[in-house]
Amino acid sequence: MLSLTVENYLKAIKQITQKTGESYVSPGEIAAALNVAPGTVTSMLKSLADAKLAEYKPYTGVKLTPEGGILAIRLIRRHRLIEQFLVQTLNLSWDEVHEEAENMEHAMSDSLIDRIDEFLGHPEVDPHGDPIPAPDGTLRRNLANLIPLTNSAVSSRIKLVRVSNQTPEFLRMLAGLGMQIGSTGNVLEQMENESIKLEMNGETKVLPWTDAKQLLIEQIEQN
Amino acid sequence: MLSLTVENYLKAIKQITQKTGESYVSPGEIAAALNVAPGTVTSMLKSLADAKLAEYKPYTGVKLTPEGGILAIRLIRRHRLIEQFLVQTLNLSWDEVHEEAENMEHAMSDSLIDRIDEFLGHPEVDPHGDPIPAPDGTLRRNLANLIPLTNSAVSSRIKLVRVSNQTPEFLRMLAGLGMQIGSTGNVLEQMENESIKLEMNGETKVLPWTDAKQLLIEQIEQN
DNA sequence: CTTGAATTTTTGCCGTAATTAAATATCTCG
DNA sequence: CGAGATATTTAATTACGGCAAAAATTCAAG
Repeated sequence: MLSLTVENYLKAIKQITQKTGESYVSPGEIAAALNVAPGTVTSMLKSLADAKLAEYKPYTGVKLTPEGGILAIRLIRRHRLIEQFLVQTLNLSWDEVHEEAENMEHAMSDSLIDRIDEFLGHPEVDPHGDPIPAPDGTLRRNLANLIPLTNSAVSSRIKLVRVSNQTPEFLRMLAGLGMQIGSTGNVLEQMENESIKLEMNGETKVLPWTDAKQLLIEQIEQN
Repeated sequence: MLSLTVENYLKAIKQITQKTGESYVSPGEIAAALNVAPGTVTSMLKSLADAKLAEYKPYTGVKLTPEGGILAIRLIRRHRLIEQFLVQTLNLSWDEVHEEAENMEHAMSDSLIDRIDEFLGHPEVDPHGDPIPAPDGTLRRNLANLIPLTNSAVSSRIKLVRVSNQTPEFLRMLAGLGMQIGSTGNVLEQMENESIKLEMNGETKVLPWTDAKQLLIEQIEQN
């Protein structure tokens, strides 16, 4: 059984890898992600290497072994399933679930997680549009061809599929604008003040580019 | 924030107090309940006392302070609400929920627990018939006048209200007999081989006294 | 009332995971 | 290329929660 701490390191390493695309993750990034001092990370990386969960090259960084990678994916799966479960059954909002899931993901058995997955009907994505891996780690849905809202052509019809910035404040702001995963609309105008104007749910909204960049969308065919 | 370990000590002390009725709990009982060495308990009791969560008298035992007692009750509340939630939403069986709840009870926020309570419609008891305390610690239902099945008169009509022995094996055995909380039946005969014969769901069942003693029932009026 | 058994406490130790501070390595830029 | 900035590693320390074994205390007989 892995300690909670080890689980958090594995997950952090995996998530940084996915975000940056680099194969090695630096100790500094991990320290920032987990909010611990750099020295702490170094010693943990040695432990992970000893446990064959990661490959550690001093002054280069760390890379998960296949085994470590699988464990990390399982945690991400747990996390996202729990988020989805909390939203669907208890009606938590998408800005509340991350924090709860962060704790719960370490406290539920594999079989309970599978039961939740089944109860939810094997959902493809979590409340933020992040894909939920299958038990074997494969993704159930390919979200690779999404583009940020900033890159979408004026007057194209779009659907909000995923939100990158998942801070509670940002998510609440979106909810305040009536935007949620699956919302559709039209891009009206790329404004000169670094904003984008769009129509959604019959309302006109203006978003600064910095925000719009966090919204991953799909162009949908005009019908 | 209390550590998981401290929470487990508080809960164990509370539960032993409730079971034995004694005001002081001995280190030995705690050590047995938590499966740790006696010396470990002594040092933790000192910590609890330092934190004003318990009163500790060497060679006598420990008693929770009002503050410690409230925290312990809250944990019991969490535990039972989670059990009930798992049974109601995910259809876990009553022999599976204890273990899951044991871990989850430390990993959910107060607000999430309250949400579950509300979602469940403020249930009075958990899947084993144990009462669920309200947020302020008061019981929503008085279960004091229950009697063990062994004490019930022959030919009285009874309802199963609570099960004391909550080991998975015992609970599965009961389920195998078709018995659950709320099942009603009739006591047919106190048999000479230290067993009790009863009718439940139209079937006749024979239970050894040792088992029957674990079933807390309510006499119900013949109608 | 004393002695042996059981229980509890004390002591000394271990492992994990964190910290800070100092030493060292690497990177970047003029 | 070398110097300063940045990042990483090392080392010493702390807190927590555990163990085993020795010492102390209490309890139960006889």
